[in-house]
Amino acid sequence: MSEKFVLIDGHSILNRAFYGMPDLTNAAGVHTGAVYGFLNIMFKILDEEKPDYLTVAFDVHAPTFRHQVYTEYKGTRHPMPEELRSQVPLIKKVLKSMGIRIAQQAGLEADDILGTLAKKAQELGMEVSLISGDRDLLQIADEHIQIRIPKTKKGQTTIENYYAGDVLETLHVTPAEFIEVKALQGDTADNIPGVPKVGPKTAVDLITKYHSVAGVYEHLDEIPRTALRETLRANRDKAELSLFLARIKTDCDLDLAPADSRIGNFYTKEAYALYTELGFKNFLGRFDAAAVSAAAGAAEAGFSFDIIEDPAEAGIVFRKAENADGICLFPVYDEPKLPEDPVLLGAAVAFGQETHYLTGSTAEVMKDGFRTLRIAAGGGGLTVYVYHIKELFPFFEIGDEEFHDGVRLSGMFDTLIGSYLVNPLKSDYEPQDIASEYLQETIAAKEQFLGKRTFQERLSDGPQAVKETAEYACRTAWSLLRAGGKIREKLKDTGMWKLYTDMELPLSYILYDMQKAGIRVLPDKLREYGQQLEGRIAELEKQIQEEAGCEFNIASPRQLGEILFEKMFLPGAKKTKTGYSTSADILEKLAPDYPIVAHVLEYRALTKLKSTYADGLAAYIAPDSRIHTTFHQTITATGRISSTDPNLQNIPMRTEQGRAIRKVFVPKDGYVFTDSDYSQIELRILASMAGDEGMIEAFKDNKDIHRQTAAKVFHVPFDEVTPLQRRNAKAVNFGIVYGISSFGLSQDLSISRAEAKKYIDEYYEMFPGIRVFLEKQVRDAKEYGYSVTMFGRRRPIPELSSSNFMQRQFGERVAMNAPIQGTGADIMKLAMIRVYEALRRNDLKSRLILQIHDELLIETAPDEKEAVRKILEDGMKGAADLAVELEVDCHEGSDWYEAK
DNA sequence: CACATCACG
DNA sequence: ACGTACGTGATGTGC
Repeated sequence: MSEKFVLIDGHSILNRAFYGMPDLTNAAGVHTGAVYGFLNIMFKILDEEKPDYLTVAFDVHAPTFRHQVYTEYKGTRHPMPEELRSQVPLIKKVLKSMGIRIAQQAGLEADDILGTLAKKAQELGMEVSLISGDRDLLQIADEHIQIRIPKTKKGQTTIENYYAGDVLETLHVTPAEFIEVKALQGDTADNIPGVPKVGPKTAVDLITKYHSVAGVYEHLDEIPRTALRETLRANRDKAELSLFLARIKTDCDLDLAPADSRIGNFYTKEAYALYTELGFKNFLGRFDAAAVSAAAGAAEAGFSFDIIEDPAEAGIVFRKAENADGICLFPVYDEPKLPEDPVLLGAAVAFGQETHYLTGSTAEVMKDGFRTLRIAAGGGGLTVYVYHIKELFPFFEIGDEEFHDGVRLSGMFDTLIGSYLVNPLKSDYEPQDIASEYLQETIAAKEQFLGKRTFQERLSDGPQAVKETAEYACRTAWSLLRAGGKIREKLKDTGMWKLYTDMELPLSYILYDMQKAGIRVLPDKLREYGQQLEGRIAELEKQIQEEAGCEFNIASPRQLGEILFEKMFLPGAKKTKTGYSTSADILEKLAPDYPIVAHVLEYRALTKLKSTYADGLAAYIAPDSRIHTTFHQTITATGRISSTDPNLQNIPMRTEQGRAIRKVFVPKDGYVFTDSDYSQIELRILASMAGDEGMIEAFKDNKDIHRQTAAKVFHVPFDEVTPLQRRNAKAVNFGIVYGISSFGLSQDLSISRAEAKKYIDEYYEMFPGIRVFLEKQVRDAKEYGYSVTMFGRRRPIPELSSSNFMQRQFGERVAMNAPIQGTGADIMKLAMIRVYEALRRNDLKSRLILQIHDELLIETAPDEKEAVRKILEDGMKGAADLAVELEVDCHEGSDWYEAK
């Protein structure tokens, strides 16, 4: 089989990538979007073609105009934007780090280099693929030279491929004739004059007939159109010059031969370090462990570690560590079946300049040591740095009695929670991300080190594997120790230290406890619920197919859209990127008039319940008949917690049929549920933070707040508010909390924008303090770059300084919403701590088991109902002292349905 | 793996 | 002229 050569037109692909990608920057603010897009395209090609040779060609000088132009920008004279210019050296650096041959030569254009290399490679019997964004290269196409033009549309890259035959088919001329066409029509972007008045159509017609510029002039007299004939005659010199300019050279004297471009190992340690620095996490998976640890080795020369297998020696390490200022413990463990029993396979211990790896054989000493250190840290003077403390509690073996006696985990510093508080917008806070951000160092990612295996499997490979694991863990511990110190300082500098010590850290243990407790589910009842849905779904399916007159997949929005809007010609078709929108708000408008649409809506509702809840939840029932969700403390931008595997914060509530599923969530035998939720907490926070007298007054009456709002906004007595008025006022209240826009409100209420604006204006008229407050939130966020909650939690809002109007607009809404939603989250977290500690302090058997943003669910022992109710009410109401009292609704029940 | 959709607060 | 409500997570489709 012949060898394969891939040639890339560097500037042209970089251009494509730049305009096809969002303007990405790395942590240091370096623009990286074009480089990222380039690599994306390159890897796609490489994965597909698996070539033996690869070269990327560039022009030597700042690119000539022809290379700056993206098709859509043709004819415009924009200079190359600085954000793109700066990425030219960057992509070259990246390519070099991967050992990829760069071809550039004084006096030659990239096109000519590409043309020459392509021909030479072909002469050597290779198959050539030439990657360019520029159609000019099509003239090179032939049976063994394929021109590939990537297009980035909607973030997806598709590639158009042209062999000689494809050029003929698409453009109706051969590759050689393509040059002739171009010579006649010219190309202003490339400074090819062409023949005046000859456009693409005429040029193609002429060349199809006469095959070349020379042929055209030979048969000039045969041309019927006088004007055309004359302009050709008058511009023969231009045509011939254009022919010269349009032809890509294939016979240049090159510094490099195809053989110089043989591909080696792309995934070097230099490349790994560079990718990490640029923040290209998606590509890191391509690197093997060798490159990673080599890169890590390069990052820190002064690092050393040893391996301790003897328990007695391990004990010595812990005694020594106790006297340090800071120590990092980094246990090695695999994901456990149940949250409470991970196996401790080993641990790295770092302090001062020392790093030790203690093997699993010292497990007992390790657990003792952890405990000793934790208690020493609680006494002050010592900080114990860890990563993801919620997963580590089993190793610290914190006794229940210790916790309610006031162990607040003082002196423990979780670098995960800390880095989240510093910047809650990041998608990842892995140790390698933390090392990169706070130390500018590269360390191996866990997946890099492990691949798809577990630590247990890896360690069983033998002494070498133990050594590698030790190095991985020790490097991580050592980075986290130093980064941890910086994060800690940062929290103090930004006024978030108390938020960490008094809110997030104690909460982490509560979340652990809630996960461990889980919630009981009745499997038979859940199955029954699913079966009942199944029956109705089958009926609906049959009925819908009948009404449509054909069989199709109702769950496919694409097929459904075509049936409804193309086959049945229903009105109100709205296009999305991929087809017709079939979302509920569109279908709801049609449902009254078209039975099929009503049936589709019901089908959707039921299949959702079936797949996500009936079947979905069943898969999570553990052997103890309970579902143990995972709570996440470092996900949301606003400070809320989230829940996954499964998500127990979105169990149906709004429809009766959905709500019924809550009947399968039950307390353990003999117990009951106590459910307590804040009433209108976000509006109360808004009223309080804004200090708006009118709204504070409205809450003091403790009457239906939406109705009160309606009375004020529509100037009617409280008792005469119509249901519609209340609904509208409610929507405005929500809108205000979300960072209102007249458009959003008009959508929600299906009214005109003008009308929506009237509501908003009237609202601000009645509650002037709200407007002043929201405006100040936006102003301050613009000035500082972040918004702040009542408890000092920050949310950066980079969108506020965007040059994009839409982005900025979004930033303003966020600036209005984040302090409110975030303060709500803060208050609930404090409430959880108060409630949890009260339960423990009173030695109650009742347990907190779920939090749903403004709601807490407790599994209550039968003789503790009164106490629990009081603890919930006091704990939640007293969590914050606002200008408006916090109200909670508290209910008991024998299942979640009943308790809510 | 992106998208559309929909469940919750 | 643009095209939007805030914050999440899970599922099925279709490339």
